[in-house]
Amino acid sequence: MAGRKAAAPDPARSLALLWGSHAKPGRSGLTVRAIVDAAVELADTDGLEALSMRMVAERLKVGTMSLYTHVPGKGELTDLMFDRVYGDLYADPDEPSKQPGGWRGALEFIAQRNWEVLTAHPWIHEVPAARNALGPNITLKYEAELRPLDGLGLSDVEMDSVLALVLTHVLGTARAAAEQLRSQRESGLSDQEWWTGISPTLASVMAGAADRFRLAGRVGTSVGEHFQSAMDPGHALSFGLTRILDGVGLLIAERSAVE
Amino acid sequence: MAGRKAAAPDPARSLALLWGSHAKPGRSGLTVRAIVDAAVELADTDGLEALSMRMVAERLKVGTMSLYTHVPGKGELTDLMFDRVYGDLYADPDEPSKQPGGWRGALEFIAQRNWEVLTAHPWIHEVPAARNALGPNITLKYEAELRPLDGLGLSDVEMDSVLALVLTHVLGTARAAAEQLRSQRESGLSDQEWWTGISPTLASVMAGAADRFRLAGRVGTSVGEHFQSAMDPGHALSFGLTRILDGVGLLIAERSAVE
DNA sequence: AGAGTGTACCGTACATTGTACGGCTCAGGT
DNA sequence: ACCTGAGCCGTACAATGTACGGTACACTCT
Repeated sequence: MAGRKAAAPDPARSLALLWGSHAKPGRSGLTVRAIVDAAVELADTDGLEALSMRMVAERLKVGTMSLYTHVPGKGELTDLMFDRVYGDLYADPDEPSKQPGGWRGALEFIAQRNWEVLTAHPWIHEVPAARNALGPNITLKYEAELRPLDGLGLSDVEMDSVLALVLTHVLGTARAAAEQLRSQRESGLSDQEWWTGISPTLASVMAGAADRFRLAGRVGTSVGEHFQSAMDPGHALSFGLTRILDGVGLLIAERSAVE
Repeated sequence: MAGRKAAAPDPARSLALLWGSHAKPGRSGLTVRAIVDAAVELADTDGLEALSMRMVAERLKVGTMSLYTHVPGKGELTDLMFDRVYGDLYADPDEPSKQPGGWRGALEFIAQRNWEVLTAHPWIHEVPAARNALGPNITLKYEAELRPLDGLGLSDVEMDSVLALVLTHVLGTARAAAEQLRSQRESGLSDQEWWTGISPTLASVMAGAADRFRLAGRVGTSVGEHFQSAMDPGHALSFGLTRILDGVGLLIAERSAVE
């Protein structure tokens, strides 16, 4: 990173901002809300690392340093952005638990919703230390996602673990998808073009020791032909989720058998 | 980010570097190998974003720009670093499949090994577009991790999907763990201190609408008391892995039943 | 109405980054 | 002995986050 020390975001300051009722328009109409909105728009198109305070200020027709009267720094700003887009997932905290299909349907719904935000705002993956952004919206999201898991015989810790497992899967897969997309954008090459571009180099080196790469060659080729790419994010998401939910099902069955 | 355009790493250039046999000491003893080693050491202690070309050069007692005779840029350097630490996991490609416990034991071993690298080199999470770093070491790693999955009745695509599922879980959990650690280092507060620090603020705001945060409060508290923290990476890893392998077990049983 | 005061706003400056560019200095071949 | 090419590097530049100190406005109190 560049610039001055970039002073690690102050958790307490972020918290205050998150929970506070900041609604004081100021004399040129500048608001925390407006700043965060502008920043989110910028990040959606260009990514988090391309987001600069100068850009945000310019978009708002405001001097760069004016932002600092409303937001302590870039770190806290990204915390706010995170809370903004990520804490707005559900209309009400019972939306997931009202889905059909019981806990399984609910978790599938949750995975789907999370997937949607993550693909709409890929910069979320670059937000450091999501711990600081524990605002009201995020907490409400947590509440909503826990509800379908209540009353199944799971302990509190197990409920949290199950949820974390599903969310980690979605997050990790979305991240891989985002990186794939970014590679394509940056290089200007589609996934397929890239593959055919490096394929000869790869093949020539592998040829010397085909037995050492027996499975890697076979499976890699199969996957490439099947998805026209090195990976298919959608397939990875659903395949993984199915296995995970199957495993969770066994746990739940075990717990209710005991009782 | 700062500096000049930072010219997106050239995949072909990275590949050549990765597969090539670069071993020409030059007149001041500077080598690609030495550069990568120095960079890895730096990144291990300070993270990827604190790693600068000037730092690497200084550590090697060399002018900054001399690095550019061996490495095209920072992007390709991180690709090389990635290949270096991540492609060195197994002594030989049969190590995972020789583990006791069949495919399940092998996958547990694989997860463990990956976990170890990721916690030793947390900067791996910050390496962008791991696609470019498809070197010989990485390919060998892929081979080694596929072998225990061969001959179980799974299709090639399924083998890849299962492996990806396990690795995504490990990667995601390790990433969460790394962020937790980084937060602690940066703020100087331990996880527990942080929690007790913001707890009153949280409680006071939640108090106004306790029913809206019914489960979030209860479960969050349980988790906090059980782990003395907002999460326990080790527990998340093993809990998740157990569910995932249970789910994979069902798939494998299904496949062998058909045959 | 007039004066005073706090705060929103912002212009400038600085440290730090990646790397383009052009020059210097050697090792090795002829 | 000289030329050539490559390794090495000093300087310059554009971009970053933000510290600092100044300006100008909205509001309160008399």
